[in-house]
Amino acid sequence: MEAENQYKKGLWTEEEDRILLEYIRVHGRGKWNRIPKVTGLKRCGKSCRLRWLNYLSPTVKRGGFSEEEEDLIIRLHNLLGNRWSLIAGRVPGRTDNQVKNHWNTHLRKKLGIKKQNRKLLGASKEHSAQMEERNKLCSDHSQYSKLSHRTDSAKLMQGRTNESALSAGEASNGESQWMSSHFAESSPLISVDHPILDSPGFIELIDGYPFDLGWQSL
DNA sequence: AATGAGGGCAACCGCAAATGT
DNA sequence: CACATTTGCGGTTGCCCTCAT
Repeated sequence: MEAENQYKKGLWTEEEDRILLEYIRVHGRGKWNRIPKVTGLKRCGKSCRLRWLNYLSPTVKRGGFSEEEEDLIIRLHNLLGNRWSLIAGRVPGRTDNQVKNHWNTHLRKKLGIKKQNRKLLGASKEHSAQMEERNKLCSDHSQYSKLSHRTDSAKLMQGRTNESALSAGEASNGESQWMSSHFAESSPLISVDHPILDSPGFIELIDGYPFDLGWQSL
């Protein structure tokens, strides 16, 4: 195992960005741990991945959040809780880190929400009721019984291995497809015409949920 | 002008799941 | 199947900037 301290930490320089971009241009993304070996970049693979996903990727939208984006995040957070990756997947051009930061620094303040520790959140009546309802809906899915304390229903919905397909708005197989079809059956689909959400798959899933998202009021 | 507080955001950390060997 | 490695997630930290004093 190589010593951790061989890697640099802190903010990235333009030169480091250039090296990383060049590597990705030639080799594509993935195999992040190869990057320091191949390029000589003094950054661990994990750091390279993060830099690409949160900053260098051309799909990342810079600048402030629009009101529509904020509204969407608030509604998705109301439904999904702190599933930042899942929320970000439905806000085009925004990363989970951006969404998380924006929530913590702006939206929470805007909504007058105080920081709540996880024990309190877990104990809240509202949260318990939501989780109970979600668990009930998911209980007949074989994968669901395998979930650990960390791999809750939201993460299952995400279908980790199909994540990129989902965020690209494509149909995916496995768990998330099962969830989509299941909820589509259990609840009539509502046609949604939203300026930001342009892929219907997950909206249908959301509409299948027994939660009031209030899309119509948008 | 100096400096301390607070906000915003990029990046790190620890953990767990997925994948590879 | 067991173990190692890689990938991905959410929480947290710490740096930098702005603004008030």
